[in-house]
Amino acid sequence: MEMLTIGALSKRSGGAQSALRYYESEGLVQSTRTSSGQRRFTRDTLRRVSFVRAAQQVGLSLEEIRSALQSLPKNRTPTHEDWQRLSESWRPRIDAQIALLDRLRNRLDGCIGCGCLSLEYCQLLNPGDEAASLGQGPRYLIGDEPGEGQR
Amino acid sequence: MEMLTIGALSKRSGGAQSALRYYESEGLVQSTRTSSGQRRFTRDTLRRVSFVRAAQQVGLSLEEIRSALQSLPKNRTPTHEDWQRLSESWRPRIDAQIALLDRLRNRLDGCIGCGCLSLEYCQLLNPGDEAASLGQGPRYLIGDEPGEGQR
DNA sequence: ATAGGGCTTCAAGTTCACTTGAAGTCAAGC
DNA sequence: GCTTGACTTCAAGTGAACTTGAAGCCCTAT
Repeated sequence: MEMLTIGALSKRSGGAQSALRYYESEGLVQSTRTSSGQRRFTRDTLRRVSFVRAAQQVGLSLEEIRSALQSLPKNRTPTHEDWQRLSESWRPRIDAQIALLDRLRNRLDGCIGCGCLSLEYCQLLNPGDEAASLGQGPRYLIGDEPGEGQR
Repeated sequence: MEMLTIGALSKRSGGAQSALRYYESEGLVQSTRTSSGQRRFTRDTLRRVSFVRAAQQVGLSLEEIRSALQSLPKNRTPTHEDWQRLSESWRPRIDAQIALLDRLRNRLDGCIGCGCLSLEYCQLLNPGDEAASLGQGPRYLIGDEPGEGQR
C-alpha cells in the first residue's frame, strides 16, 4: 500500500503543505513518519482533506470539522458505512445552509427590491420595533420566521 | 427626519456598537455628528447594516460588500430603484452559492457515501490524476464540472 | 563533492473582523 | 453638585486559519 508524501497530498488535495501540517497539528489528519522523519499519509487522507475543504465551503470551522471527523474510526481505514454515517450527519447542516441562502435570496428579492423606503413598514428586512423588542438583529433574515411576534 | 444614535442602530440592526464604528471606519456606513460629537445615522443606514450582515451570511468579505455598496448614491437616500439594482446584482452571487452547496450535498450523498474506497475510481470527490494534472484541488466540488478534462 | 529539490521544525508574522480597555466628554436626574 | 449612562477616541488585543522565514537534514544527479 503506497503512501503519499506531503507534496503529493498537497497537489492532489489542493491544500498548501503548510496548511496540511497545520491540519495535522490540529488533529484533522494523521501521518506516519519515514526513518528520516518525513510524513507519509495513507491514501484515505486525501478523502479526509477533501472533506475538510468541502466542509469549509459550507462555512464550518475546523473545530466543527475536527469533531465530525472524530466519528470516523481511528484504528482502521474508514469503510463505506463510516463515511455514509458521516455524510448523513452532514445533510441537515447543508440543508440548513441552503435554506438560509434561499431565505436570504427571497428576502432580497422581496424586500430590498420592494421599494418600502420607510423602514417602519418594511416587514422583511428589518421589522422595526416589533422585532427590536424581541431582541437582536434583522432576525427575519437569519433564521426566525415572521409571525411569532406574539409569544 | 429623526436620526438614530449608535445605541439605537445597534439594537435595531443587531450589530455591536464597536462593529458599527468599525463599519464606519471601513466606509460601509456613514454618519453625521451632533454638536457634541456623537454619531447620528440616517434611518436608511439600518437597511445598509442589514444588507451588510445579510451579505456576510453569504460568505462575502466586507471588502466585497463595501464595493457593492458603492453602487448606491452617496448624496441622497437610496431609492427603490437603487436597492433594486443592487439586489439584482446580488442574485447571481446568491444563486451561485446555493448551487455550490447543492453540488456539495449531492457529492456528499453520491460520493462520500458511495463506498468507492479506492480513490482512483472515485469520479467525484477526488478524480485523481486526471484532475491533478489540471491543477489544484478537489475541483469537482468547488465549481468545475466533470467532463472538461480534454480542453 | 557539491548543488538542488523536497522535506523537517519552530517561532513569528499576516489578514480579517472585530472586541476590549483606558481615559475622557456630555446631558439628564436626584 | 454629583452620579449615571450613553457616548467619544485610540491603541492594543483576540481568534481563526493559515503563511513565512530561517536553519537544517537527506537523497539524487552531475
